[in-house]
Amino acid sequence: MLRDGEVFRDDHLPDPIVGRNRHMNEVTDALAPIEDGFRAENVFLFGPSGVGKTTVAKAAVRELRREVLEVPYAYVNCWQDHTRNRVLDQIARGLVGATLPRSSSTSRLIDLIKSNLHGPGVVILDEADQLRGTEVLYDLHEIRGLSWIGIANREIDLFADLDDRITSRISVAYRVRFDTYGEDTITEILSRRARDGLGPGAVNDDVLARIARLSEGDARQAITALRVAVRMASQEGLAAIPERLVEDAVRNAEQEVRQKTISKLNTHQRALHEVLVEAEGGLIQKELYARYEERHDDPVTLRYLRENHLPKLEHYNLIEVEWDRGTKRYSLVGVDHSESTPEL
DNA sequence: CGTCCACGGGAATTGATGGACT
DNA sequence: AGTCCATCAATTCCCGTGGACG
Repeated sequence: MLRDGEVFRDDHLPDPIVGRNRHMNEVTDALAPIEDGFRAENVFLFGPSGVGKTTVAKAAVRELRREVLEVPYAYVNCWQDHTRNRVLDQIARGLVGATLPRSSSTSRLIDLIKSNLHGPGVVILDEADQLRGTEVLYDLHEIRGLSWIGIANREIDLFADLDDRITSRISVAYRVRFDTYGEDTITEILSRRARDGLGPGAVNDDVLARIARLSEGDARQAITALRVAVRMASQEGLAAIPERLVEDAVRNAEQEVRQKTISKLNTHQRALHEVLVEAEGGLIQKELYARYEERHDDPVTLRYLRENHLPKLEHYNLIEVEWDRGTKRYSLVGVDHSESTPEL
């Protein structure tokens, strides 16, 4: 049944992309000056997860490189590389193909990029709301020819803590909002993936529409669910996905994504997660910290937890936070305490 | 009010790394 | 080879602010 598994990977970049024509046009417009050898306009993309922001950004750069060969570009995920130095390091590697020793000073990196970039270049700053400081945006502005595509969940002010006189010199010409996909668009996306990656007749439209409905506008979840459904059907020796498997597939896909996330947590985040697994109904911050501190043999301070690990768990959609008259309550996401799951 | 909980600015410390100087 | 200094990231420490509540 499965012909090409690559189609279902997270990093698969479809060609062409589905259901985001307007967004694509905005981004390609912003990049258009590069075709004449000029610096592009900066773009800012925002919207919830799983709605194609990263895909559009990457696809727009791909389009550009079809027009203008070898435009240098770099992709930076600011969740992993959120300091000024790391961002510039990534850019130096991606943009000018620099092979660097383990660490280089910030000014050295800037010089390196400047002296190796001749003409326009593009940087994708994914998860840009995770940048520690925004100083790096100023650095990028200082590099002739360089422009960026910023991506974030919410429409944030990237320049909030920059000087006004600096801000006035940096512009974001395009702000593109991504709304949640409709069911029909998700169905269309799934249909393309099925066509490209599965044997003929492996799924029918009803199955795809059903997956789309249960995935609540999140394309990533939907695609994962389809992949899980394929696997489940294959294990039963079937050549097509029966409709009865869909609900379980969607549920398993959620579980699979969650499990994968948990496996990537560090010891502090894991300790927090474990504490919350055991705590029914959630905990207030102070309690949570007290129990974390007991469980971990080298605990970090509450301050650090609050600034780093807790927001991260929240971003991974593992925990949720709720204000309750001056105190915060942390609890696990997607765990239904009201219902005990029977074995098998 | 006083207390509890939580937020967050800002300075300080620690530790790794790498380059310059001797 | 040995010492010293700069840079940077990670983490902690100190402390003032503010809301909710009794």
